[in-house]
Amino acid sequence: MKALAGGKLKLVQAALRLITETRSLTSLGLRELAREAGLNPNTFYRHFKNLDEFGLQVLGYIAEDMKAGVRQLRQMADSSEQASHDTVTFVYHYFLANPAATTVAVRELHGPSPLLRRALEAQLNASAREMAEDIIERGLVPGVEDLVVHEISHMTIRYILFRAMDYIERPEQRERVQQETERFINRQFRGALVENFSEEEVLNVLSKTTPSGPPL
Amino acid sequence: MKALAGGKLKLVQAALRLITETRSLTSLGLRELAREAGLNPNTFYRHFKNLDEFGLQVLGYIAEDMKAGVRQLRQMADSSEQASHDTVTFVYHYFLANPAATTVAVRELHGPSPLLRRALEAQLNASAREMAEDIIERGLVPGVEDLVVHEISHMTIRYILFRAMDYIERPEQRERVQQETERFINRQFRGALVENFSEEEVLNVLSKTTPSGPPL
DNA sequence: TGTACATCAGTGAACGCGCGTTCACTGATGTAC
DNA sequence: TGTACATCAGTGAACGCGCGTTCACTGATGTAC
Repeated sequence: MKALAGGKLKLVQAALRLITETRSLTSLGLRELAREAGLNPNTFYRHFKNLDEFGLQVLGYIAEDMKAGVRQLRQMADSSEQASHDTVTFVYHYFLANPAATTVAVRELHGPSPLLRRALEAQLNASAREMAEDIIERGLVPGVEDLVVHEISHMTIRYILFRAMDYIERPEQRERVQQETERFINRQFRGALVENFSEEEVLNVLSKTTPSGPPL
Repeated sequence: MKALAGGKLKLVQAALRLITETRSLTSLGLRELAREAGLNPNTFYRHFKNLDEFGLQVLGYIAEDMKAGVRQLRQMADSSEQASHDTVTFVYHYFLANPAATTVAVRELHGPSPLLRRALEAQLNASAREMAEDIIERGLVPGVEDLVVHEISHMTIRYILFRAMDYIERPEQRERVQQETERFINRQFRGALVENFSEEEVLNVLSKTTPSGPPL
């Protein structure tokens, strides 16, 4: 994808500036965008056929950025617990640094435009796949099938995205959101580890040993 | 809360009719609502101060309905797996029967109006609390602390709500969505059950016995 | 039971405004020969 | 190197439209005495 430039770039950046806590991508108007970008309303038509096409461009712009961010996430970690902690920390910091992009993603994933919904979904699925492949390659969760790793990654990506809004908007809850997210991930993988055993088996077997870590 | 009647009711019901796959509560206009309700635009002001107040009424109307639906969910189930299956089945069928209400909830939970966001969040928290208390009372997950049950319920309610959109919009994926949801819930509780043990402990102990159920 | 008055839901016309869109135009940059 | 032409980003004025909101009004229902 070639980089945006000129008026096109100005309009996309204007959109990100206008999207705050109370605005969504689909709610932005053509004249409003042009005003914010310092351009004549008609200039919009020089670059985009309509507002839906514009929305896709904004999504693409954000996706580029996110991919660049995630790429620097190839970090060391020797246990899955350590990896989930590091990853969650990193991801939330990224979201905090890019609130407009985050808000767009959360809003439009269930927003009114089917076009944008599908596009976002595809991007999230790609991220989930990448995450799953990384987990599998690094052998972070032995004993869990690949297919299950993919399924959990899919759920986790969405979970994190939703919580990101809380994380951004409520500074006093950031630590709590982060810890809940880590527990969420760990429980998913732990649960998958033992899901082929019946409920009684797990209880019986585990009652014979003693927990090593501190409770919750 | 006393029931709505007359023009007030007509307007609220018009909103639910107008909210489809591509519309959200916050995107509805005053004149549009009046038109759909068969009323003069000004009549709106006889009942509501502004569109935000109207939104709250719609939310209240939906909440009443949902509560009634959930109350009939006091069902029999002798294992947590059975309970989660029955509950998930019931809940998705409810959402399918009330697509407008579901869409409103999903859209506005991360929508542009902070007022509606907060109201919806409170309602979801109440539902999560109810679900958790039910699980605890019926002793469905022995070995998991009450606080953890509450936390998982909270996550589950949100997870189900998001998936409900897929469930409604994509008939061919309904079975899959339902199964994934069940696995989600079971993994959370299973994971919570063993989260006080280290990763190695779980693996070591479980490798000494054999799974009883079929794999995934 | 009747009368006077207040309240309430609803009406119709009119307002100013911002919107998306179209038109004809300009000036700069790129390209062919 | 110069010239002619095409392409492209951007402009300014004008359009019709639907919007939220206000005003003065109507007719039905409720209430006090």
